[in-house]
Amino acid sequence: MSIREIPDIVVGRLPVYLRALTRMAQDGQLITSSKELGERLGISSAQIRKDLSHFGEFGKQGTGYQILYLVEQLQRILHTEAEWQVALVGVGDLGRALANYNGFANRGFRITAVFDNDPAKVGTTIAGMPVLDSSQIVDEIRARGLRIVMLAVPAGRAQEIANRLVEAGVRAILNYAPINLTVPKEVQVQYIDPVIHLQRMTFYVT
Amino acid sequence: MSIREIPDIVVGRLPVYLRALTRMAQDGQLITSSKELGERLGISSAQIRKDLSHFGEFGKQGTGYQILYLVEQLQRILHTEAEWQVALVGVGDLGRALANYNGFANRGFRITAVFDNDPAKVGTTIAGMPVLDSSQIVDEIRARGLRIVMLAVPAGRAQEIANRLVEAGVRAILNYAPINLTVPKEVQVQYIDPVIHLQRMTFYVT
DNA sequence: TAGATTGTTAATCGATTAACAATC
DNA sequence: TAGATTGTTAATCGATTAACAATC
Repeated sequence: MSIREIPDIVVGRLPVYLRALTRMAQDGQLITSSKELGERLGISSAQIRKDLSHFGEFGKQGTGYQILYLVEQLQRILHTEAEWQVALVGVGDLGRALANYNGFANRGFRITAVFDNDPAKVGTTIAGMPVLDSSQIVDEIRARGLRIVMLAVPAGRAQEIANRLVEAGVRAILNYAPINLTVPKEVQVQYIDPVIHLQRMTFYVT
Repeated sequence: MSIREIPDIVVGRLPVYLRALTRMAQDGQLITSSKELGERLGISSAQIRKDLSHFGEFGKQGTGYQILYLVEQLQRILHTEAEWQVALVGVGDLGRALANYNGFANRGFRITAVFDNDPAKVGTTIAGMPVLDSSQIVDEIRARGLRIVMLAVPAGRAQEIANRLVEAGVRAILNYAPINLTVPKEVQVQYIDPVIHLQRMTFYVT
């Protein structure tokens, strides 16, 4: 297999596979098959095998996949064997919840810097970290070499801050503000907006 | 246009169009084109016109789309003209942030019931609502006729609660627990897991 | 061996896009 | 009228699936 372009849609499924496999491992399961994993995820077994085949051969005919081995391989493929340090901008209710969320650590991420522009919050401590002033975003992110940021500020401020994150060399932004960001194409953006998901569902609910 | 099946992927883009159009309207803009909207969203103009064509004709040649009219139509299509009452299960940090989030109201949703199984939380007030005991989920949701639930409980409890939500007649679950739920096919499920999005991005970040 | 399951090929299916007549 | 943009068709592109040889 040569240096082939991996479809985005395939990349998008890998973390879902990883999450399900990790859970199986936690439950003490050692081996699974594309059939079993597919049934659990509502995906065809052929699709799982095809997706994995973009990256190598990880299974054994007649047997299936060693879960721990496949987990390792997916972590390597997704670049999450080592822990990423992540900055958080915006310490409202949501930002606070993210800072305190303990589900990041064992999946490859750790929030190590938090920013807010509210003078009443700057200098206080959240999840053991001092809240830094948003004016220091560029300097601090550069100094710490951070590449990934979670953005939990109001919609009206998101684009302006995104611009500064790009300036600081950030490569990936997880945007919780309900607004589309414009960034250079080498910067990854993912969106989390619960209303989008709710509206997707209400289409089908009468 | 007859009773044709609308592709899921099309339905998934409509809320994104709606969000962008709503923002344009807030900015005082009256008219837009598929070209302008597409550029803002990073989508081709042809795709936007094709998507909308599943539901009717909303534009005018040479001119484009009346933003307010298109917003109304999308709200109608997505079934969000009237406000949906939503239940929230799980009042940890995240649940609390959701209960206090003021971005739901003007987009068609309102949390009107909150549940938790922690005796220390039951009976307290969150965002003006009493925290109800999780043991009452089925009865309360049935009594109030709720159809949509946000699930913000630990992964280990999510499937069990989902089962009870299904029993209570819930039709749509927005699941924040990092685990795949198994539900009957007539029940909609959407997932929000920040780590999935982060891992999708780190694939591209070296 | 018999049964199970992989990785891969080719066929099918579905989504996106280019192009353009219609028309504002 | 000239320019712009829609809605739609047909072509292209890409993703999913069925099927099966290989083999554990």
